[in-house]
Amino acid sequence: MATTLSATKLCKCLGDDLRLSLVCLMDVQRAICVCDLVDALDAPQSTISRHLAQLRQCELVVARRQGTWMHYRLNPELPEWALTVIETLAEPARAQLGLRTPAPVCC
Amino acid sequence: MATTLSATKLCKCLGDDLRLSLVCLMDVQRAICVCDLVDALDAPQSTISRHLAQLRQCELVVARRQGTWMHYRLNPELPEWALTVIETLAEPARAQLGLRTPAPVCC
DNA sequence: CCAATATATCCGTAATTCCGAATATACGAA
DNA sequence: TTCGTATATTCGGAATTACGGATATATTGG
Repeated sequence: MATTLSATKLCKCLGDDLRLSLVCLMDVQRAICVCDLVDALDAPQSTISRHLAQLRQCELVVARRQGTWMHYRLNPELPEWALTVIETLAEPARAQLGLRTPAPVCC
Repeated sequence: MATTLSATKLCKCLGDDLRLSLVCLMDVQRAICVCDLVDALDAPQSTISRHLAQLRQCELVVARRQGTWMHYRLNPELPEWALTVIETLAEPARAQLGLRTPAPVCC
């Protein structure tokens, strides 16, 4: 079920306020745990988790368990072009979505 | 009804095979008319037209009537970041979507 | 005005996506 | 093992989006 990343799929992933926010937060912080994401974006935990699963499934992000916490970060093996797209979008997106870079709480 | 382009909206527009194809074709050819798009992508004309309307509505592309034909091209006033995203995606997308650059038929 | 061509819009239906409460699972500590 | 915290998954319903045939509109030429 691990589908390869295509341009269309990347855009579909980023074409949602919540998922784009998640990706932006990971682009700033090198890695961030779910609870920080939840309270940075205040959306129900199940919603955040569901979107994270989607990002994982497209291989846009990877997760690593750290005790009880899960740390998410951009997939370091992202193709060049995908990374460029993400970095290009990050700045305008942060402004448009009103993202305050949160001080990491746990970790 | 002219909503301003946001990062999310741009991605939503590009997050569909057909629309991404349309944008890619416009990125190569400076301008291209609907009939060329229709036969490059072989999808029903109404489908192409509907997607073009969507791209227009997001101000990603602009159209200019030339007699009976409509010529579409990327909106020349696209913000810097949006253009970068499109140009970054164009190459991988063309490969993934199997786009042959069509010789312009009409115009 | 009429016919032909190019394109746009309508509209009912099908498919996809999204939501969040509830529930399940994983782990560490006691 | 049991509890508490962190996170994931399930599931049914709501909302959004996509499709394409039929039809409308615009333009040119006769």
